[in-house]
Amino acid sequence: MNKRKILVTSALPYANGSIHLGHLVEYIQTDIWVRFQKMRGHAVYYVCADDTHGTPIMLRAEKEGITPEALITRVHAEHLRDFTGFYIQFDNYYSTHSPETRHFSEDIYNKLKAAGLIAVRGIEQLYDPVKNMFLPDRFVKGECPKCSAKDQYGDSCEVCGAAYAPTELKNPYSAVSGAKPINKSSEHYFFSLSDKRCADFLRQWTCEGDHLQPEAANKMREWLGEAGENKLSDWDISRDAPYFGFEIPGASGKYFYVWLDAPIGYMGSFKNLCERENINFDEYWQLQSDAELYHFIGKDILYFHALFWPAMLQNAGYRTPTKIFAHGFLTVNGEKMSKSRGTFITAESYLKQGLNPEWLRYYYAAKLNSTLEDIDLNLEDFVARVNSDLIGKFINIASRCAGFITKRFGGKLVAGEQYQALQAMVDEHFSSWRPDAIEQAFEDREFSAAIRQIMKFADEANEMIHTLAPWEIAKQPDCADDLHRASSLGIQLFYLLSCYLKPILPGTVQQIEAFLYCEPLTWPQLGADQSVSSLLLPAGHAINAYQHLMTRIEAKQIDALIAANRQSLTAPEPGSPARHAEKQQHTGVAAIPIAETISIDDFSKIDLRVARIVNAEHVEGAEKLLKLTLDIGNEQRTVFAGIKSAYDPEKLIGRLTVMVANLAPRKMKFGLSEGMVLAAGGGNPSELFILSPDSGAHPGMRIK
RNA sequence: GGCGAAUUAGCUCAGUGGUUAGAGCAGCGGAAUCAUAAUCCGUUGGUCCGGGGUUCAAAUCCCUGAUUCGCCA
Repeated sequence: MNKRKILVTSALPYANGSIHLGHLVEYIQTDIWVRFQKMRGHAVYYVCADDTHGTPIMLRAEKEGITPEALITRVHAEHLRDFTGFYIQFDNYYSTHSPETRHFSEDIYNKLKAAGLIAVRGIEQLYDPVKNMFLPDRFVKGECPKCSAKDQYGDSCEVCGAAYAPTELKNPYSAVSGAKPINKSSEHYFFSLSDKRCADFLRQWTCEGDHLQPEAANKMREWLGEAGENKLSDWDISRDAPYFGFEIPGASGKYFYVWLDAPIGYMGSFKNLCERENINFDEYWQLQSDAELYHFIGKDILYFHALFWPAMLQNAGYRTPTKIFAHGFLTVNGEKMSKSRGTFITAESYLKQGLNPEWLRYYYAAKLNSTLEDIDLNLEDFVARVNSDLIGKFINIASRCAGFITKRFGGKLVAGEQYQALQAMVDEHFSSWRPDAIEQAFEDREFSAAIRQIMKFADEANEMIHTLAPWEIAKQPDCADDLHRASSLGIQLFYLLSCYLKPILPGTVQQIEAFLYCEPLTWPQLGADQSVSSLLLPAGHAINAYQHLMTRIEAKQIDALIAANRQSLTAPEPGSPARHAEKQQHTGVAAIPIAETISIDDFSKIDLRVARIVNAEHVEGAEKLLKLTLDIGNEQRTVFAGIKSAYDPEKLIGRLTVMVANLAPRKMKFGLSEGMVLAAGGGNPSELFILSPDSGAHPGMRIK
């Protein structure tokens, strides 16, 4: 077989926050693919690292009273522990805060500069005069310039959806110190993406060679524009001190933006592995490399990996990726992960609650394909599917056949003529069990298709065992050969299924290897002229006694998991939901300060009433609004409420809530709104909670 | 506002113009008792998101609307 040289990466998790089930989609997807390729005998290296630089890390460390280095060292250990717990087997899990990553960052920068692709120009940004630092967009808050909503971030308004520059905010304040920011200009370094060399190269690269999935290539076409259109703008790759990162050579006080060195961390991590294991780095990264390079990423960071990254590599004289594999997001029970619902589940809590990581690996595999579609973790379905497929169908095959082999035949499978008869049966009834289709599905990252096929085989095995009914044969005194052959067949089929499932269930299959007393399973190789029976364990092979291989999930374990993660809402842990610097900057900011003190008289001006929602409906053309009809005792009010993102109107009807009854009516595009309902919310539009009075309250009661 | 993707059985999903739309799970009825980890047989269940069109033929192609999710302005 042609031995391939393959280097695989998963995106680097940000060193500010825990690994959660959303992250794991990617690492499990990558790990399955890598294990599959390794089983086939290819030379595969799987590297990753923590993404450690940037303002959020600096501020988080400061808040904890430790150095950034101490923070990233601790988080690195936590991340690696969580990954290991889920059988994610990296060849190297490193850090971007490393001499290797520094070396390649400087090297690539210098080469881009020599090529005339680095530009320097002054830009004006908001500056925190108390902290003496420039503020990233998400660290500035203020009132929305369009709708005047308070406490909005510096890039967009979560109330009206408007996008703007942080300098446009009204009454801006620093989320770090609370101070009023000032405008200050400074020199920034740019990678000249708009240069014709980059645009032309990317226009070609993104369309050819299947570098990208079709949906991703379309998206890139949109971002790139047509030839001559030049929609790309230069990329700002510098940040001013104070910043935790690498200082730019020859530019004192200027640091590489974290997103510049993050992908370079792939090279840094691999270089570190090469030094340790004496691998030739250049064979993988030089321009004419015949090795394959794959990046598994989430669809949110396609921009960085499909535009900036290949353009940087190309113009710095390195090879570009073979393919970028982007996947969708994880939802839980059909909704975004939510801390208040307890579906923001950390990897650590999953393991601590004693859930089997391979349940999740299996379920993700059963859902994953090669597209950018989101996948849903439906918790009820998770329980049903894992129990039914893994225990009921797969594990059960071994469990129901092994007893006969051990008790009646000294642990030995059939040999001699009986083995030949068994082979004949396999070729007659199981000729479809060739690896080809499953192999292709794994190669194409169509894991759900692979699992459908494997489980179809498992069904066939159970049907055959049922037909042969070894427990019936066992009752007849003179049929030992038949019994031996039937139960050996079950074990042999189980062995084949185990080979096919090994990339997904590495831990269980390791136990199975001990049970079957065989060498570590490799991927079945079958020539066109060979039959399935040539894949079986040899005649007379001895196995060990069967022991418990996997337990069922109980629904109450899931309940406990949800409860454990719901509690963490009140914990001080700021826990960042997304990985990567770009997203990280959107979180972990200071709490919204308490507003100015008011008197009881000020408060009593507000007439709050208990209201019954007698009707709720969608408003045609409105993105955020629901039209509510509220009963407040002796009258009904129409109120347009911006809660569509969090509530299904049908589920609101009949509920009691609280409204401001003396708010001046406001004419809206869709009609007159006669008051407002009260709701709690952070930034996330799906995390919005209308108030409810305690039971016994009646519509119209005043709240004071 | 513009662009794109999605919507198929109670649940999770297959199904790229060709019988009467499928699978697994769940449900229901039976069988079986090797399996502490349960299977096997049978069966109920569909407005393929709504509406319109093209075609001998549409879940599939086109138009339009709804909802959801993205990206862009």
